[in-house]
Amino acid sequence: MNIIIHTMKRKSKYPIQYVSNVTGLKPYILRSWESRYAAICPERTETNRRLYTVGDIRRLRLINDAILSGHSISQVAPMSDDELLRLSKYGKRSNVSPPERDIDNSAENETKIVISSALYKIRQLDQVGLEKVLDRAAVNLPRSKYLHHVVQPLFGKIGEMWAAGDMKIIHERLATLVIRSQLLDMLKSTILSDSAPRLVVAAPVGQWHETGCLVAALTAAESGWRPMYFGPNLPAEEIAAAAQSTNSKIIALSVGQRINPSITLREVRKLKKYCAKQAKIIVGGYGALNLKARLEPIGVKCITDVKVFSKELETS
Amino acid sequence: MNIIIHTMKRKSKYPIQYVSNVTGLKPYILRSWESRYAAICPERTETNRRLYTVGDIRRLRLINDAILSGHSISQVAPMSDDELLRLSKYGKRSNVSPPERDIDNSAENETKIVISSALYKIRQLDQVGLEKVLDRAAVNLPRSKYLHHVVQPLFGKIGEMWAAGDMKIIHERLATLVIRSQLLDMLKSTILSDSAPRLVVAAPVGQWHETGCLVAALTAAESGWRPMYFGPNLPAEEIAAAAQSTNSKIIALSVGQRINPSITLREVRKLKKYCAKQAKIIVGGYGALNLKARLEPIGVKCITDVKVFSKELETS
DNA sequence: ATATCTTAAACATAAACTTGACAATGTCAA
DNA sequence: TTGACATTGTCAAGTTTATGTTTAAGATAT
Repeated sequence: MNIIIHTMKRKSKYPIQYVSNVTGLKPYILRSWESRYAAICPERTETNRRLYTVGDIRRLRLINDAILSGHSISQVAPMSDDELLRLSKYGKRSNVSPPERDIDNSAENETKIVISSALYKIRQLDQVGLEKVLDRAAVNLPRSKYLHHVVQPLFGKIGEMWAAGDMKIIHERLATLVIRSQLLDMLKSTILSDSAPRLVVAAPVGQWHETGCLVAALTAAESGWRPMYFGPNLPAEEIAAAAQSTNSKIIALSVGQRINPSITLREVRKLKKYCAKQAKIIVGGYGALNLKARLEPIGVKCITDVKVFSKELETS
Repeated sequence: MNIIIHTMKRKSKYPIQYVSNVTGLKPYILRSWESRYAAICPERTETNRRLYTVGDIRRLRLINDAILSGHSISQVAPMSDDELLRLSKYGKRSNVSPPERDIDNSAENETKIVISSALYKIRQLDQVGLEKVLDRAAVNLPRSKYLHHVVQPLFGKIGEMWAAGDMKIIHERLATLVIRSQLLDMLKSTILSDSAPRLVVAAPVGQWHETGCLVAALTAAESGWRPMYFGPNLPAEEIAAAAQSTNSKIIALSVGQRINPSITLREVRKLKKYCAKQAKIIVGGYGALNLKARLEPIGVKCITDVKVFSKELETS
């Protein structure tokens, strides 16, 4: 019985607001692009509401990438998906200022509310409630905003409260569980062209915190790379082997604030030795700051700002 | 005391208030969704009161999940349970699932095929491929069969191969990542009534492997308990605190084969001291065998067989 | 007796839709 | 250089739709 019913049709359609949130394109832009350039032709309900498919969303992402890399909408709109894909693959664009289509709405407030209600749920050990809060936030906010203005600050707060004795390990654990699962799902569902260049994402021995790794992997995915995610606490030999057998050109290591610098240094040096030429090593996270002076001389990039990380990936 | 109504068919039907409580959807929402979108059609009593089945509740949860992830009620309301399930990918497959009989014959063979192709994908470090293989198995096999005839043996094999030097840590890591994410999703989407008795699932300090914990949690969920999952490597104080603040009557500890018996013993004894009367402690997994002689005298159950674990839960 | 259910209708608000216009910028021709 | 025109993001007005919430009046349950 080899009948695979794997060809189930994705029938899900999304309203304009959702599409706006996940693509970062404002609703009127979506409408303009449709009416002026026929860049996308979403279906309609009987009552004339737009309904976008995941395919539409994927195409919008491609179009946005093309625009971000200097092409004009009128030029790009009539292109097929394949052509767009080729554009984003090769046209990795040089350096003319990235227009930064930013969604800097009044979300400043929104993130604070999310964080505080998440903290409340955590304190209650209410896993389901926490999931709801965070899922909603992840849907309503642009991805990068969610990662860097909700997830990261949230763990910052948890760390502070833990240090102050206001929280126990189980609270941190609960939060980690929920967010890890959410971010992994995000990563899984991120669409990536098969030809995207690969990078290994991991954390060295002694570094147990997984959230940083996941944020790095998602950031890389946003920049058009295909992350090979292996998680925290991996010996240098293993990371090197992973990079080699997945043919990755970059190794991104995540290091947090609470680390043993000497062990971490040793591991990174070993890693550098193992894959001298094949792969470039980038160390990121709070802990990267302390290591910078020791690692940059041996040719290991240390990055503390996410935007720098993105830029680094986009120009590699 | 008639919150739950039993008919002679022994099938439970629930009034609107109860359903509202367990789903978090207000009664007028339930009525609106019924009258406007025909999203659910509960039975009625002779006097016209709504009576929801567990199936209705399960569907409401699925609908709610779909809405939370960006779909509109009008879009998801007409979908079949299966389609909704697709949207959330996993679901407890007990109710209307295909009969298991013809699976049983070929299952012996099926699981072997799954395991060997999973091992192949793992060796290739093909994460996506592995996910496909395992997702398919998880959907096609009854849950308990999947857990105990695929997941457990798979990790057994990986352990053997690792010991023989045929695999590296990254391979084990990749498998853990994929399966952990899958099992967590299963756990998240398992329907549990709020009134189900709770148990804490964790592993003590020194015990890092998470798969065993997750299998225990899913097994408990199948037996009608509501697992409070906290993962591996937790100090006794934390586990006790978790049990207390979640008001759990049972603590299930998962211990694998590679442990430090003295540390584990110390931790379990501590735990026993912390929650002498409030909660019953059950130690399970491969490691339980070695500890049995030392732990049973102080009133800690040690269980190596999953079926015994299920039975224990069902009679508690 | 009181709390909770039922239906049906109404209410309210946030989003969505279309159309048309404006403004900033860039391009081209005289 | 200047004026006409094209491109493209943005907004406003006026209307419609979607959906959560309330109300009114009766029926049922405890």
